Amino acid sequence: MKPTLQTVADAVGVSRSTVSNAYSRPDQLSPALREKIHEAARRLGYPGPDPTARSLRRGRVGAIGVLFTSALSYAFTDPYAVQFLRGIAETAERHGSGLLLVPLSESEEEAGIQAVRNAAVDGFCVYCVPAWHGALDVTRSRGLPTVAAERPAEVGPETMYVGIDEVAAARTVGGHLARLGHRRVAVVSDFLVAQRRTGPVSVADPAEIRYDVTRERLRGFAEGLAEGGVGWSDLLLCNAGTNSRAEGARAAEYALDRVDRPTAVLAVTDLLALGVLDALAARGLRPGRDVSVTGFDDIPEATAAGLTTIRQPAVEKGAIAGRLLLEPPEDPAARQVLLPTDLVVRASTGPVERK
Amino acid sequence: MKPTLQTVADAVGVSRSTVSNAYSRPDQLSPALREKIHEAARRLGYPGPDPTARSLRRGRVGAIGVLFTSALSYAFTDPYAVQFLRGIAETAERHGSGLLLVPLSESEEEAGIQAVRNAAVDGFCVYCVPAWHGALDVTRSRGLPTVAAERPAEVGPETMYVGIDEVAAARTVGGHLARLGHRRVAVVSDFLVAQRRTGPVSVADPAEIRYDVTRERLRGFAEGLAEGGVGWSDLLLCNAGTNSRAEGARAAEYALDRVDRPTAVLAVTDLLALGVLDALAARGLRPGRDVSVTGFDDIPEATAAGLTTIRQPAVEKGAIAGRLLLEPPEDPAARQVLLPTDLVVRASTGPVERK
DNA sequence: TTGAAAGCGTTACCAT
DNA sequence: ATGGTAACGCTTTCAA
Repeated sequence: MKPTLQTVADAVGVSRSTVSNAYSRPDQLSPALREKIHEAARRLGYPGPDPTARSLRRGRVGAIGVLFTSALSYAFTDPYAVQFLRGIAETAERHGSGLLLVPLSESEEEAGIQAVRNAAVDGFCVYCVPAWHGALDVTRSRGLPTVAAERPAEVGPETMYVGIDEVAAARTVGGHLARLGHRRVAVVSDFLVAQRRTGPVSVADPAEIRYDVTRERLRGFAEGLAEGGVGWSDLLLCNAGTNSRAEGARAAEYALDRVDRPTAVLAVTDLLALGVLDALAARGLRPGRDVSVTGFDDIPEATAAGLTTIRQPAVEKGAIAGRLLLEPPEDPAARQVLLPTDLVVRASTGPVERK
Repeated sequence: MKPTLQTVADAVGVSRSTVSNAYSRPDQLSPALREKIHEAARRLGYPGPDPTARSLRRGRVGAIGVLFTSALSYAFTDPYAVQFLRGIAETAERHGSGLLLVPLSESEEEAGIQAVRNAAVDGFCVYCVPAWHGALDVTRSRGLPTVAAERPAEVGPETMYVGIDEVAAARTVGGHLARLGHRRVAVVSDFLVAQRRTGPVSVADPAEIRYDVTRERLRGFAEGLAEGGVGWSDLLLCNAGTNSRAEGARAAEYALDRVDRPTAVLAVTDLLALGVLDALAARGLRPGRDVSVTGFDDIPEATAAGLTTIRQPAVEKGAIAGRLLLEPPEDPAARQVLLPTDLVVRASTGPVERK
């Protein structure tokens, strides 16, 4: 029989409350008694209050749930995701909280939803989960504090998020390329269409794109490029099945192998952009000379690759998400955080070569 | 007031048990009633049984805890760790269990220990936590099934672990280099000394190394190299502050910039070895010709880098760890698993150039 | 400083 | 097929 609070209380000859206090509010009893209790606990092999029972009573668990799409396997392949997670882990660590990973596989949506239902956590962080995912209904109905890792399309006064101004950031990319003279432009992005296939797609209007971040970034690209007279319908859209380097390369092929090859390829993430650079290399094309390439996020690898990109503070973003959950600010306005971004120009972009 | 089982029961006019059954044992009641209950739950905004209360009652939480050293920040940057995590996640997922990451910060040990105390889990997986960490006392006293991700120094009949024969594997690396004629040899490793600093260190005897895995691997390196007459004291030891590519490069500098530059550098992980290769590249040295380099783990990146290394089945290791926790074998012997390893020889090692 | 009593929201068991 | 009752192990008033 496993020892409980009661066991210890009986052994010492005090009440449960006193033993409980010995653990949770040491200042509430005499040092002598406290020591006596701890000694008895050691002797009896009592490991301290049961976490589950304590959580039930206190109404606090000491863990936060992180929701992300895709298998865990892929979750960590994106350095940006890793950095974000690291930020949130650091905050959790300071609070003595754990991180409950909740993968939402696409193939088994119901399993993911169940996982969210059963998650014993004090709050949720929603990382890159499309707005239409059923799991979000559950997080809502559970009524726990929830923070999104990007600005949601619909923001109520209660909504917590930490994000960036996607449109504005993307606009600087578009503008940069427009000023360099680029007029034939391709975009490599995941989530352009509902299906997870890699290849060229046509989208009549950015508003049709369901996934928030993708939509906003593409909007921004278009707005910036408009400076050079490039319209939405001029863009060559290449969908990537997943946000991965390999699919970035595959998607880019459709643009690079055309006779009227684009002079610039805008990727919606750095990971995809690295793939685009791979595709360039495979064709002997020089980034920034033959074809300009841009990314988004500024992951560590971007520096070595000389990738022009948008820098956003990923670790800090995670840290803030954690803080929003663990130390919610009084002021509602402070619960909606927009982080600054910078356009980092490196060698992967350059002026269009005059013929 | 948040709705509970009772709320729903009252609304429908049935007992709590029935509502509970509607969720946990749907076959125990008529489809009609079940639907009626679910409908009422939806209407009242009842999110389903409270996970904490359910855990308390059932005596099972549905989550396993993974203990990480402060490296959590770094944990995700090591592809080997990611693969291991993936393996354990796959098993957990099959069992409908979650993965609770418990970060153990080095700076705030007490916070980590608290986190372990409070972790609502059914078992622990201890990943790369040094044997002297206080959190391990807690896992022990909690009496939950615990599996180590490597063979611990002290193994009782109860101890569960899944590891490899570190010494034997490392010995094959040492022997390989010895036979290639290498006599001036450096080792790049983390945890050689207690402090987290990067640079050359001296360690009188491998037994002094406190961190198990490091100690065993170095022992193996030395045993293998002894074939060529290289003794422990001949080794040039370079400590890396963290297990990361960057620190691997920094640590290697101390070896590569010497006048009597070593002809071989043995790294204790692939991540460090990639760093060593970076340092070589920065100096225009050719791996396998000017300097031989070896790693350990065989992460995916090792292939492209042409790194000679020890392959160990990382995903499988994680999967087995998960299985040990979630479906403990009857036979105690089966709870201690040693996985096979292979020496994978690639281009980063070669014979010493004759002068 | 210590103790008694009242739950926290479930589920398991045994009746009906 | 459904309901009543008793835990699960703890914390938290409140009173002594």
